[in-house]
Amino acid sequence: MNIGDVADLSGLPAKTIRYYEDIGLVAPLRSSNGYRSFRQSDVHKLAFLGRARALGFTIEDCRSLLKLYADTERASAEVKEIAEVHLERIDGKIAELTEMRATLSHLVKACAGDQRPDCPILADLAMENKADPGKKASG
Amino acid sequence: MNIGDVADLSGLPAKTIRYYEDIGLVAPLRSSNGYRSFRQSDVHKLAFLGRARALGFTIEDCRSLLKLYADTERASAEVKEIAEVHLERIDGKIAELTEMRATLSHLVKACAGDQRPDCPILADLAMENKADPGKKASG
DNA sequence: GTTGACCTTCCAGTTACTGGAGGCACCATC
DNA sequence: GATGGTGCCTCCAGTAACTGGAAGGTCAAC
Repeated sequence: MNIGDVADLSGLPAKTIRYYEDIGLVAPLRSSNGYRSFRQSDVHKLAFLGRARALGFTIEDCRSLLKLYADTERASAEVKEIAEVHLERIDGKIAELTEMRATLSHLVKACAGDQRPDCPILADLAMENKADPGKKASG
Repeated sequence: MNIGDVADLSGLPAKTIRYYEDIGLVAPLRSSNGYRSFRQSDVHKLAFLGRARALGFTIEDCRSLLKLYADTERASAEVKEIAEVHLERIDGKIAELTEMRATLSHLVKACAGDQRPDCPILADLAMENKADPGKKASG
């Protein structure tokens, strides 16, 4: 199979598939004309990668997961460990974003959003209410 | 003030401050010895940047926000627009992460995490339950 | 034999920094 | 005036995971 077909099947852009070959995640064969020639197993791998990436796993996670997948002697504990670390990463990000969201939505609500220059958003960013912008807030 | 003092005051690493000068967000003076010489207004600007970045605004957002902040004729609507777009970006990310989290935590719970090779996480990524890995799921 | 789709490689750009090398500047001390 | 330590300078490279584009080869159809 050529890269275009594999792109259609796996849902990954051809560019991405080439990149994955570059970094050693897949190793398709080559036809005599120089075209990459993908086997079913390559397509399977790429689909696996697509789903792992969709779950937010890093490329290095994906590399480890592929290795574990290939190893029928693996302990599921190793897979679970990777997933748990990733889950915590996600939780961290969600927490961070949720905090940002809270502050930001508060500010957006407070802003009139009209033609006047007065703006609580800018005021907050500039800490205009703060007398001494160099010390930590006391509250 | 030298860059080290400003770094302490603003909470930004010196490296980041230099980078911000590079991309034109601040323009400190120079002393005769070539050192950057920061005024109070520069420090204020950098603290502004630090807070905007902490809220997740992109550098380009920050550039716009600084410009609006400097413009006393601004309409708060412009500021609000930037903030609202950013808020939607955040909501999008939270939604995405929340979905990932749901799937992932489901899989993690299903995985024994012991010495045996059987692993629902890998099974899911490989879509082993799927007879035809090339079509969309029917359910 | 030429069009057009598809494939190739290679290089550069994206975001927002961060690390490090190599080298002055400054201050204190001997 | 030499030395040591810290701080500052510039410039280059690397990060994560692609993505876009240029320049050019291949293939099937007409």
